[in-house]
Amino acid sequence: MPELPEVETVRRGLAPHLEGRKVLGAKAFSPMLRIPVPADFADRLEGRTIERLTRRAKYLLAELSGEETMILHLGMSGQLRVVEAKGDFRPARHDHLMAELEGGKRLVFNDPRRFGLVAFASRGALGAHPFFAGLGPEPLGNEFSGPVLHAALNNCKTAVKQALLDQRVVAGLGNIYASEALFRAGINPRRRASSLSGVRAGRLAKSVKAVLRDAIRSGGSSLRNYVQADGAFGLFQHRFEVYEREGKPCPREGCPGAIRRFTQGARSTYYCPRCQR
DNA sequence: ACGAGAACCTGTTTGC
DNA sequence: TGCAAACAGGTTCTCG
Repeated sequence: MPELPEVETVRRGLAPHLEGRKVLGAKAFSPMLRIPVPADFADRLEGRTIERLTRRAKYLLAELSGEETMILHLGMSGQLRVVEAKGDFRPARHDHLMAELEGGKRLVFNDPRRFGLVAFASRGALGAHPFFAGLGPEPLGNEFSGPVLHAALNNCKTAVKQALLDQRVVAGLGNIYASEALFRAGINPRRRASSLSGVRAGRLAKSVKAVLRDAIRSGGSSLRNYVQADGAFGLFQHRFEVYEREGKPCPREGCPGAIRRFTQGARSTYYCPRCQR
């Protein structure tokens, strides 16, 4: 479900409820998500204070007192929500994790497809953790630029769309925003990644940043079950230029073409054949 | 070593 | 109407 803008929106929504709050109790209702839920999930949280909630790529990082970090990933269908604590907690369908917070709120993780995960790691060693060791640059940071993207794409024999989904090239893009960024940059998703000129790679890097910023400003994209931390829907799906717009007119002023869809690496890609070369 | 494709799991939509 | 197939925002493993 969630790509970088959705995870960042969830982070911003959760942070005021979590940061500085102590976890009074916790419970796991499922032994298995994408990886096993740590058997000591509750013990690792209970009594800890969530000092900061940060994000790396599509991972949420709850930095706990005691130098531990709880790592959360929402997979395709995961939701994290803060709800009022009243009465005993009765898990709804697909509620897998719950943390009871100081101040009368609960944090609930729900994930029908169970592609999400929870894990713990010591804060100092996060960069070396298998989840993070191979990740490329954060696209919204200064470390991601035209030249950096150009160099990374140069090593890819795949189509540029596939390369954008490779988290080693740039961290946090997913299927929606890869298509959207390529449209903004006027680049054909089938084009071999290593064939992009420096100028066009620069244009693409700018488009990636712009589309992610715009999406965050809209609270992310709600297609199926993504919601913000308070349950509100994102709005960026109304601004898609190509994604899920097969057969619709190309949004570029004066372009008579229509958006096409095809399959790349078992994922749908959307583009305008006239505008994207 | 790299890239393509399958696999993980459940729910919803589409097509016969 | 009913059932099967296709498809969905991600990541990782296997195979060639």
